[in-house]
Amino acid sequence: MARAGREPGQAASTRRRGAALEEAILRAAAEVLRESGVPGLTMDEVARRAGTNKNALYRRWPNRVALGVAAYRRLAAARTAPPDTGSLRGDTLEMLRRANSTWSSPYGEILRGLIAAAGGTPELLAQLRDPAADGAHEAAWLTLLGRAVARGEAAPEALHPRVAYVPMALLRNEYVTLGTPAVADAVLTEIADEVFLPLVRGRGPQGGTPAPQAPPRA
Amino acid sequence: MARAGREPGQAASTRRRGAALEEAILRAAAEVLRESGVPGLTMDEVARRAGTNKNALYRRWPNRVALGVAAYRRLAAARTAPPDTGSLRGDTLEMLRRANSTWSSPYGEILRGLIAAAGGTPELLAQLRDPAADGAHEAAWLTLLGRAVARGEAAPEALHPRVAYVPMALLRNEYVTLGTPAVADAVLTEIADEVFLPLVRGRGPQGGTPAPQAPPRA
DNA sequence: CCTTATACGGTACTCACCGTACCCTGTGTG
DNA sequence: CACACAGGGTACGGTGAGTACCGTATAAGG
Repeated sequence: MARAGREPGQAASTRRRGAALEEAILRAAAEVLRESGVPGLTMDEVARRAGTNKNALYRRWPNRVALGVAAYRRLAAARTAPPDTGSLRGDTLEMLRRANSTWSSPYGEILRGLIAAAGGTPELLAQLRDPAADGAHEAAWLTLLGRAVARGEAAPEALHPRVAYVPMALLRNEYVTLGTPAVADAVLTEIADEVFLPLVRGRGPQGGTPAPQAPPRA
Repeated sequence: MARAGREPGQAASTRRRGAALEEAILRAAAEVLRESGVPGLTMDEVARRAGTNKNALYRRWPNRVALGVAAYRRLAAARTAPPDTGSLRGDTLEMLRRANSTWSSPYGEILRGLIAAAGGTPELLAQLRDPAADGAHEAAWLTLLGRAVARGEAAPEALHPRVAYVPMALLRNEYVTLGTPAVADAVLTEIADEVFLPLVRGRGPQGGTPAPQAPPRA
């Protein structure tokens, strides 16, 4: 089965080139990723499914991982409209739950596999980052935080990318250090209630500390 | 060169067994890790250096990654006495800088390589976690925080593992999402000044929010 | 319409490494 | 002293990355 690389409708004698062929390869690679995950993504298999050969692949991507990343980008649709539950806590938990289910889904496994396979190569990681990669954009967190500030639930100084992304960083950290199974919902609420909400709420200077900006290098 | 697996002092006819052989294997594996990193850690090479063969290896570890993890544990000494600079900010930055230099060092690269190779296997990740793995124990952060509470620099409610580990999680997140190069010092101070210190300082309830414990599931 | 550079397709091959299978031999134990 | 067992030597099967040719369809250019 699946010996044919082209659809039956296409004339078998048509030789694909350029963008058309690239499309077919990426489609095949994405299919393999979905079916067999990152370890199953072999150049031979992708070439076979695309009805071409490894030459065409290596002419476009330098190695297996690069192809995998390119293929993943078409798998990850930009599915993140920030939630609006009316409270910061609700929004936070909703975002965390979305991300958690994405990361523990097959797509999340693929993403984690690719991150691992990238082995810290900055270019590959960058390509993996933008396309809705973690199931939640940084931008979404900022708008969500912005609404909270408007409602008076959060201090204006908290409207900072580094602050906004704290919950996602903590969640990702769970996956990195603990491994595959989905993170328990209790952890999500703990991240929200013990870290994010307190952080975002009170930032009034009540402890004696040096100037928060322009640190004098301890 | 390096054809001989045993030291010249040893009688060549002595056949090592049990713990002695295991020692030799782990020593060889750690050596390979140091010289060639995780990708260079091949079973053949380790067996060659240890002056034995792959049988002895597979009799003890199920696969290459397991051996790598075991070898790493002897590389990572327990080098973390929590700093005591007198201020929470100083301690925090010191811890972050230590961790940053560990993670960007060759040892950090090995650790990151092993985490990647573990592919999310919980057991392997667990073995990687305890031995000073990230260059900073959770315990160290807790004692450091405890001192800050005693000095009045931090609110008592902040003495919580999830809170204490926030800086490390954020730092690790940088490595995971950005890749190899060392994290800039400015990022460390930002983590301290924009996130950790504000979080730990003011936790007074000043925004209107539902009960922080026992969430009613949004 | 013919020529030509280019990219496809097909195939075979090298290389490295994982993991396994034998088989012989040294060693500690009963 | 016999024997079970682990160590040592070696070879092998299998898989997948990446490379090398070589003939050929196709698009571009004269």
